[in-house]
Amino acid sequence: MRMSMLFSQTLREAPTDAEMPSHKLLVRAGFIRQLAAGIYTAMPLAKRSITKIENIMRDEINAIGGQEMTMPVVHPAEVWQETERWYQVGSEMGRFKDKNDRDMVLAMTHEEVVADLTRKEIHSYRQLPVLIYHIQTKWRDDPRPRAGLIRVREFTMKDSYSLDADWEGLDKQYRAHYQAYFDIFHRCGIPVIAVKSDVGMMGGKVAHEYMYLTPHGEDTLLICNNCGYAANRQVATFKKEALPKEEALPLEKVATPDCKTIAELAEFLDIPEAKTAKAVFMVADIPVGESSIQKFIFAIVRGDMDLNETKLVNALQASDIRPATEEEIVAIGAVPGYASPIGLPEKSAYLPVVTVVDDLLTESQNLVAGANDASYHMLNTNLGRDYQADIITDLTAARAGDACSECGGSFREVRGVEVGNIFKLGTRYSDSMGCTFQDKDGKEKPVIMGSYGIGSGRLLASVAEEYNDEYGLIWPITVAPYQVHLVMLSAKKGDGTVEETAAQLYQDLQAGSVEVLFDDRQESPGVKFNDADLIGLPIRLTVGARGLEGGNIEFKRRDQKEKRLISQDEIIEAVKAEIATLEAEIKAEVVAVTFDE
RNA sequence: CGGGGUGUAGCGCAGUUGGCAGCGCGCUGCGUUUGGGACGCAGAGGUCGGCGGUUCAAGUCCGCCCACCCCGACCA
Repeated sequence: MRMSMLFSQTLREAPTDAEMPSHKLLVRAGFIRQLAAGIYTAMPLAKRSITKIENIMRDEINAIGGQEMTMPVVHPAEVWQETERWYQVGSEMGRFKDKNDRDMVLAMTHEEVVADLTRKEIHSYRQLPVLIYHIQTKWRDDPRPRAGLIRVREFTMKDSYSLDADWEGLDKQYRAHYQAYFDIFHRCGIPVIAVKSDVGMMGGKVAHEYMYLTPHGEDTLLICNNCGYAANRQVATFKKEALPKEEALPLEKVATPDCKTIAELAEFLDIPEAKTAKAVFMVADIPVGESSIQKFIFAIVRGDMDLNETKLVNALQASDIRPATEEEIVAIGAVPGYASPIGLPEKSAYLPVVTVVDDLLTESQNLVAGANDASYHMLNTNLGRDYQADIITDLTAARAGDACSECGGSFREVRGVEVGNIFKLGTRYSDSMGCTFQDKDGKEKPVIMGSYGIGSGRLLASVAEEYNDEYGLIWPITVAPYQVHLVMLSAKKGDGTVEETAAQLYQDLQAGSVEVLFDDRQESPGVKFNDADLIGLPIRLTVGARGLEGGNIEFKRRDQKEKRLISQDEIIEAVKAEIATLEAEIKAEVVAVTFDE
């Protein structure tokens, strides 16, 4: 490609609204342009890189038996109603009506379509197992798109779906993806770790997320310094340390003026925060058939700990949850700042109340809790004696320093970007949409499903985030839009040798199957070198009068400082050899990993 | 959805007590330059985010709305 013809230009300054390095650089280097919040155009350079990423994904998924297809972006609401996700998913789902006033859905993912195909196409165990995939546009109306291509509303995703006759088959396909995903990320040059994750709206049983670790990431992970256990904070479990067991003491009401927070309360009473109970009030939507009912949730954790809302949502099987307003707290008969499960009215006229208590409180005696009376707390409250729980479960958010639930080691917190995920869906969709097959034994059984996704734009942004310096991007050879940046430094008063040599080299490289971006523009050397650094192709060749005097072309790797002169006769072979070296460096990263259930 | 911020030329920004809409980069033409974002001359480019109000007069003051960004909530 001649740069004089390339549709995109570099920018000297990034738009102010870009913050992350990958976002700034992808915009400045002319890879992407924003159309609206979370909606981007991939310009030609980005499109070439994305195509390379997608071809790596095709390669790896084909290798584990995947068959590529394309499923629609627009779905009729009916299939989403069958699985009830039409009701469970909120404003994140793009809905519209067609001209006949039928409800339609913009695809957020394709389980429904796969399940519809499965029930129509799969009848016998002889047709299983199956692995199908596609690379398709999705729409998720994220409440807060951000960070350039990291978190967008419209995006392209490679997602595969496995269909099996039994759970062993699912395990096999799941493990195949587990390895294939590592291989995909490693071939793109980015380091990732796999962590246990929440299944979220996908439903199902087991899930892993692939996290690219970066301080700019939006997910918080907990990693054990000892055994390497890693989990998203949403699901991370840890060993809670109970205080020494005590005899239950009698309940006692004490005045605690101006103690609306746990910290104030602990200081006022001169007790550790661990000797208090923290009440958090939420309002949850609990799905019931095609509609849902609201419930007031009284969540209680030990005072020195934080509530993990994901765990709460899962315990309640809620579709949505939000903090309760002061008015709602008052309406159920509690007192904000001094609220408590003790002394609540038996039945609230406002909303049904569900009390959910962290399991640690079964081993915690004589905690201080609110008295449901302004400026008063209760001493020596005890679960079971003074109040009852509707649900007792793990509700607490793990934090840095907490003890690993596997080995007791200490957690550290890191930030990461989720670049892929794999889910064991099981029969979540088969059951609701009637995907059955006849097994060997003649019985009708549900198809066992799995789903596996990687966003290609997010992956591109993650690669850009991992590889850059103060001058610009530094693409790995496997993802670079072109392999070579050929810079022509011409002078008007020259005899045309530089132009001729550069144009010939451009032809020869292409004839040798090298991908070249040829900077043939009439620009000063500084502009060209800066643009080459900014765009960040792996190899730069410079053709200038200075080098040509000795019959040489200047050769430089973007990730190295040194330049060297190579004779014109040898330059093509030298470039090919360097490309092979760069590819070998990447290939060395692709290694077998152990499956960590 | 809560909190904070920003909207003035393609990009980055200035615009004072309300009184001619500006600067740098980029862009167009001509000329000079050519190994790390060159220089001269001449140009083009604006519903000052939108609507309404106050005023002789609004980029500037007031109200409402919209868009975009950041933190949180939420989320693949």
